[in-house]
Amino acid sequence: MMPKKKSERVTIRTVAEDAGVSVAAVSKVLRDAYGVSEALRAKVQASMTTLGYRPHAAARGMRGQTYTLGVLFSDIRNPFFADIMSGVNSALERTQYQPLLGISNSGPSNELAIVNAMIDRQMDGLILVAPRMASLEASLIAERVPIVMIGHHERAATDLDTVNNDDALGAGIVVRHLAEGGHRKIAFLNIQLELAHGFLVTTQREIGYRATMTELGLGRNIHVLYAEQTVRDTQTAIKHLLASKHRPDAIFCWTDFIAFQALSVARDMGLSVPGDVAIVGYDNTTDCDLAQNALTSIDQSGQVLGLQSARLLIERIKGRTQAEHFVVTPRLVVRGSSKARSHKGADAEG
Amino acid sequence: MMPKKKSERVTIRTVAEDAGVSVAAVSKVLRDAYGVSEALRAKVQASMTTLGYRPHAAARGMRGQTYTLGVLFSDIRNPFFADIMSGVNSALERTQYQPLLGISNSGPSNELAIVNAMIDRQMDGLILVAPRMASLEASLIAERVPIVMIGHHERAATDLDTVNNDDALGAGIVVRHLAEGGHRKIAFLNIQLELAHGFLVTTQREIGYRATMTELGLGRNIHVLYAEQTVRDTQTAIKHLLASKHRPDAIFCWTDFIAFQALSVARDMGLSVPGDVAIVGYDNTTDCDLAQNALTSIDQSGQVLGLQSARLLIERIKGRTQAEHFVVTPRLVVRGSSKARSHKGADAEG
DNA sequence: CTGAAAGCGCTTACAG
DNA sequence: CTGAAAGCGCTTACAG
Repeated sequence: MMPKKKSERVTIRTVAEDAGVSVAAVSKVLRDAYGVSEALRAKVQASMTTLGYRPHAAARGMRGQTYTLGVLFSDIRNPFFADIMSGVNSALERTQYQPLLGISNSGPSNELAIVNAMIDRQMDGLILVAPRMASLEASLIAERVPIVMIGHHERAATDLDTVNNDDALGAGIVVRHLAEGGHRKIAFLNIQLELAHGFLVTTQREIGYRATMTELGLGRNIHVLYAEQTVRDTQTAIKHLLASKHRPDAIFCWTDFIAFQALSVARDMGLSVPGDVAIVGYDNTTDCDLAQNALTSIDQSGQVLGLQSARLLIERIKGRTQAEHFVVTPRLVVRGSSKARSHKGADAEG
Repeated sequence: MMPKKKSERVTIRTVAEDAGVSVAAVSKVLRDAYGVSEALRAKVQASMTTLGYRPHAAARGMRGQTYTLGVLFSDIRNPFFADIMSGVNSALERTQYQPLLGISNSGPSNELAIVNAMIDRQMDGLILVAPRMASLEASLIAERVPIVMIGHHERAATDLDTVNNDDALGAGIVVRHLAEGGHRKIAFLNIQLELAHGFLVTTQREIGYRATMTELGLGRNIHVLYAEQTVRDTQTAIKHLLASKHRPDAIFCWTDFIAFQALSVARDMGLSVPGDVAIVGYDNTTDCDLAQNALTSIDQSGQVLGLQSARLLIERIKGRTQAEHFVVTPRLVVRGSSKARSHKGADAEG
């Protein structure tokens, strides 16, 4: 019947008493702050271990850091995010920082709500993977908390860091690969956005697609379709495209997730891939390797992106004020879904 | 050049001054506590809105709740978890609670580290989806913080709540379905675990599989394979199985994620599904619908599980001490991967 | 129904 | 190098 929670908690004060030092000294050891002798540090650490001391994050958050980093994902279904998370985790492995995820399945307004919730919880910094977020909004958030954005090409931003692969280049690589395989009528399937700004990954991919098509003399075959990020909308768009008189030779989907839908629709319609239509995705998620998908895709090294963003964020938290913009070079991974169409040659038409 | 952060923050005190009431009164409005007049509440809320007040979660956490719920996922790649999360989100939509995810890709020891990090951050309660966690460990955690476990059949637990589908029943339904389709040599592909306890989902599925096989007179065909949760291990196990002299008619995989690998291996080996071998999964994740998968699976209503666990958790936080164990009835969704083998009849052998 | 005051467990200047 | 004291923004008894 002893009173629960009554002086049960081991605090910094308990540790201080046990070690025979001041509360301030314990705090310094806890924070790895300068100005503590090795002897004192050792004593304190011994006491912490003996007593099983755990720092109270809320209390730390009142004055200093919470050692918590927020990660915002706009979508948890896309397996690409798992790669990013794995990179974040490994970057933080031996640090005091704990990453915690917020998931916003229901669009931009929800994204802001989660960001606010993270700021309310005094998180030290945020990694935002929110491809639909407006540029202005990102700046406003950056005024309140250090942030790193993945999938936002804010090259000129000074108040926040960005981590990306070169999406325009990646899209160009895809188009070139398909053209070399004899494909001419290459369509691009993009996501429907309210505001299509140049800094968005999807827009960058579209820019790369258009530029390379033109460059290869395939300008007249440029065909961009937009669909909402729902299964129904996506499948409908693909169905229309594949049923039309001017069916494309190849469909380049802005992300694997959509490309898997395209494979499904093509199969349902009795079309062979890549015989009737080649299909290429983006992200090189693990499912691309499955034989039933065998999806050609662009590897943008999600793990590297995650790792790098966590590192940059911690640098920011520790005081860096200069912005950094990290860009990874994308890499094509060819699989069955885009094998060469024919041997008629790979020279451009017109 | 005004001093940043200097009295800039709008606190409960600012609001109190603006509204002309006491700090305690504002706190009560914030917490929806009893004993405040409508007039006072209105005044305070008006001030909050005007000043753009946001509660400081760390400060709240010092004395009361943080309104933060932790969700632990052992794996972010399995799309089933997205269903759970979607349920959790909708349950918390109109509440003050914010769910934050921790991801432990690297096994049980990491799971505990994340749970500790969540407790350190004074989260009000946790939802654990950690199929490999030991029973004792769960109890120890439950002593420190309210928890709900998904995927743990701790029917007798009094200190924590559980939310599950009836895994043994689900597995039985699969076996029955395959047997009715003329399959006799039905193998079960399970995950490799250090401790296979009866409360784990995977064990429950195996129990259901064995019992139903026996019941249908197929006891001599019982064949259980174990593989680690990695692509390489899984594929190797499946390859061995499909290449053996006594190749099964059907493989029942403990989760869709593994079943997709099985489809891939079968295809690579030139086997037709379901002609040469039928394949069935568990979870009915969205990818089952893709034509290239067309995977028969068991729907255990991930969204309902998530919704229910969030509700139960909040009840616990609000004071319920009686344990609740919620069980959903699983439902078979038949697709192409398990079409009937032949018309030789569906009667049992021997 | 309303408010003044103590205190949650830390960190941060500031003295010594 | 070490420590005493103030204070972060709330909640919680306790009085009125």
